[in-house]
Amino acid sequence: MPKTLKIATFNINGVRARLSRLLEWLEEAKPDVVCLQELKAPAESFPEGAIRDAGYGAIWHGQKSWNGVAILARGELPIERRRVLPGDPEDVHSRYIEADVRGLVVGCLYLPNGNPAPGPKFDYKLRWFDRLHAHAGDLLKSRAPVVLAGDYNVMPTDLDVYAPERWRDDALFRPEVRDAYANLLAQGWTDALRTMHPGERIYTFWDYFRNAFARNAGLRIDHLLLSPALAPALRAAGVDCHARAKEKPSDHAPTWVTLTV
DNA sequence: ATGCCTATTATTAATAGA
Repeated sequence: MPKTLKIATFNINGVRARLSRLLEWLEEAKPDVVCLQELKAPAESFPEGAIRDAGYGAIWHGQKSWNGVAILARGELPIERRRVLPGDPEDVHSRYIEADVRGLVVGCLYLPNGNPAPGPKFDYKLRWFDRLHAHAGDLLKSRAPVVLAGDYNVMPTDLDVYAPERWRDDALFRPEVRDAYANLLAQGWTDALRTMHPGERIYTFWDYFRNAFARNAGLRIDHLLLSPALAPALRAAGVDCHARAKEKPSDHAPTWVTLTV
């Protein structure tokens, strides 16, 4: 019997400061699976109880002050597959977690920002992208239904930026990172939002500065990539922009797909 | 070229974000 699954990614920008925003969005949007980024909390401070009371099982990889990723599943506990992106034992940032959930493999990622570019942070971003490319290739070889969802910190094309010229030299838009994203897609991944809405201006992030949300000065940097096994199941995709208009919001909005599996 | 705004951490200023 086919059923519909709603999978979302949401850079929460502080899971403690944003807990009420998260809970009200879960209640309203009722996603089946949620990938969270930027928990900005050590593991022991993750609000597991409140999230469980909202009906979601969770696994998370926390870190003091920065980064941090989690996977939530409605009515069940995601089965963790890994909590590190392979390829660099020296990398201690909590930026990747992966689980089996609802018959899918779900990878939740928070790609490094990379500014200022050029520089060591940009180099780290490019190396992280290389490691993601390698791991994503391994996932494809398994032929499993996979979703790679998260904050990629990349605007793939000019259509994904409110003012492309102002962002040319930024670590989120430089040719190196756009090429890296294109090379990832070329493995066979489907960018769900862009596939469902070709030619449309869609943003997932608006700066806190300069009244950016009211001016719709946004960026599309949160992406859901579907493996070939899963791409035919894609039914709808969107961004819950209204969440960005609330009191004390994250600077990102929840971004989601529905799949018939 | 830089600040704007925000969360976190450590003590009212620094850091990182994008």
